[in-house]
Amino acid sequence: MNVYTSLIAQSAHKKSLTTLKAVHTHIIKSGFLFSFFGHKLIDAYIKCGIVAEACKLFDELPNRHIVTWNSMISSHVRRGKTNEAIELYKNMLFDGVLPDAYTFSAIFKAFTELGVLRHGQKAHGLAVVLGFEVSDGFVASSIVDMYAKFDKMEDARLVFDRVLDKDVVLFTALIVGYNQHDLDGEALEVFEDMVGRRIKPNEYTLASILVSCGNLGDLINGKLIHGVVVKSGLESVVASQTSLLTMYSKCSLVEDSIKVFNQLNYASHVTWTSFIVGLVQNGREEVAVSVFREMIRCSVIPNHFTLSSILHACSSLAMLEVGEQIHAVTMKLGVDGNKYADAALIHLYGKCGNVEKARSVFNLLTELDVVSFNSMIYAYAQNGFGHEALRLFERMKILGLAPNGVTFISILLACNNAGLVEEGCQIFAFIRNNHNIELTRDHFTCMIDLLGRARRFEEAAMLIEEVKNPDAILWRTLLNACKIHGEIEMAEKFMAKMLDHAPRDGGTHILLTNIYASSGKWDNVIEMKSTIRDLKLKKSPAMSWVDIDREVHTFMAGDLSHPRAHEILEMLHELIEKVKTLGYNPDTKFVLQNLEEEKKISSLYYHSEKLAIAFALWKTCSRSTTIRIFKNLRVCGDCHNWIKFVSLLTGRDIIARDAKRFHHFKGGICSCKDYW
DNA sequence: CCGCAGGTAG
Repeated sequence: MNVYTSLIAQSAHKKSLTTLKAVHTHIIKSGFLFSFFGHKLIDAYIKCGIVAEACKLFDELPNRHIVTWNSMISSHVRRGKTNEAIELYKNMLFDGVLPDAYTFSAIFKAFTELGVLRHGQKAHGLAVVLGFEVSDGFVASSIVDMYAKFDKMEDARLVFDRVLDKDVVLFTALIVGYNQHDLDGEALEVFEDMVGRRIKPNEYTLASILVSCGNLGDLINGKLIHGVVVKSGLESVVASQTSLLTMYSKCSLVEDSIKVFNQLNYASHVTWTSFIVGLVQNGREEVAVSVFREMIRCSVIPNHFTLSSILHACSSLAMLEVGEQIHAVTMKLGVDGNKYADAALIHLYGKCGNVEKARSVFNLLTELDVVSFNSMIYAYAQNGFGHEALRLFERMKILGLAPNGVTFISILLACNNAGLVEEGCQIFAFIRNNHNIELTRDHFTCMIDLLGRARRFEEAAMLIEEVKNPDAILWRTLLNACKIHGEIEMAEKFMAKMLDHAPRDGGTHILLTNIYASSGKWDNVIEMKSTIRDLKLKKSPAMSWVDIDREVHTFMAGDLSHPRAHEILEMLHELIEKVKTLGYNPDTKFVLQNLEEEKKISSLYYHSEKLAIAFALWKTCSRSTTIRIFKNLRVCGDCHNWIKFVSLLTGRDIIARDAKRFHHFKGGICSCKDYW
């Protein structure tokens, strides 16, 4: 008999199915009591991964011991056969066998995965009655985990508090729960409590708490815990490393996260992804793209997390071609259909001015939710397709999808960018009367822009008064409207108020300078410039770029350092002379320096957007494709006019994305209808 | 037998 026992144990240990089967057959032939070896055989079959055979034996077993029930239940849970596990649990209760700590920890996991809170609560009740809740760390941890996953953090906390002898896992379960519900402060408190009780955190605890530090931007604790990771010898654990990366990048210490990444000897796909996400969130998109390429070279397969993040990097830099390649990768890997990836694709095409492609991604969506609608409405909005945005909004309502605050930001932006003033006012009135939507500063900013467009300055100013914490952008929006309509006195009227609110805002000062410059008040310009100097405010230099054949060419005003500067200038002069015959007149009111007229004209000619377009036309003169250029600031009035003429002259469509919106130039007309 | 690390629309 002992020979059988040890042979079964051996085959289970070595996972040798052949031995196991041989022993099994031998036992049956010898006529030994099956009930004696039954549970050992079941355990062995489970360990060898042959659950079907284990099930068969289990059904034949006459008196089933709790241990065997548990082996069966937990093997089902491990293999994701949650329903079978619960079925067994029910049969077990029906047979009059009382669950023990092992049963409970397995079954709570099953209820959690199946999303049946009620059953979980019932089992919890039984665990309380049987005294497992407060006395067994395993049971308590799985109950805490269950409540956390059902978003019942208060219940999780109650269970946690009742446990007499709290261990690492119990603490960790609660910390993880808080972390995943954005209750990072609570997570840190519990962590400190744990450390105070001299319970040593392990790799799971540290991985989670580091992310909480990152979310809180708590670098002091983050670094402290980094030290704990090192001291605990957990530095080489992948999850610790990943969390360290995340913590540093969420605290904006992107250099430190790069350092951590470079010291890794192994990176999982999650580590790669976290690193990429951190780079994108810290504005290091180019680096993110090259890290992504490196990841592919290392044969690590990206998933929807990775792809949506890298697509956002492409959007920010308007790298349309790279984005299209990643779109192809997304389809190849079957990640299209994931809502994050699809939203990122719509965002990409929207941000690159390719509304048709954004729409085609949108049309292929199988599950339409508020985010996908918002993404598409925003893509329309920023490209000036106001009516399309409103139509989509209607469709959303027909489908019974409730719009949220972001929907209305996009809708107001759509009205604004398409000059649909009345529609915008109506929508705004609707939002005010709809108490489900929280009005934010962004809604007001859109609205002020919209009213400014219609020269309704007083109304706009009154709206600002309603905002609790008006920011500089709000005032700048109003001032910009004054600037566009040439209302210098109006602008001066608002100026004092604005500087009260934002005395040190660089953008505001620069806008004021520009307003003075455009009306020729050079004394005021000089005054403003010295204020800007005194306040040590920096103006970001105007820059335009264009992506041709996957290569980005950047231009600054008057900057002739491009290797093809000669060809560019030739092209530029030719374009200027030709469009002059069509009616283009350089408008020096857009030159914001006090120069002689002739110098003003030549300074206009070398604006960065003109250089970028001349280059693009020279480089692609044999094609008829759309030209896409990008500018970090707003496009200048003279350039805007010039580009309209160039689109008429060359018959090429030109799309310009500036800091605020898109301009689609076609046949001498711009989609912004000359308001931006 | 419990617990861990990535991403949304502005």
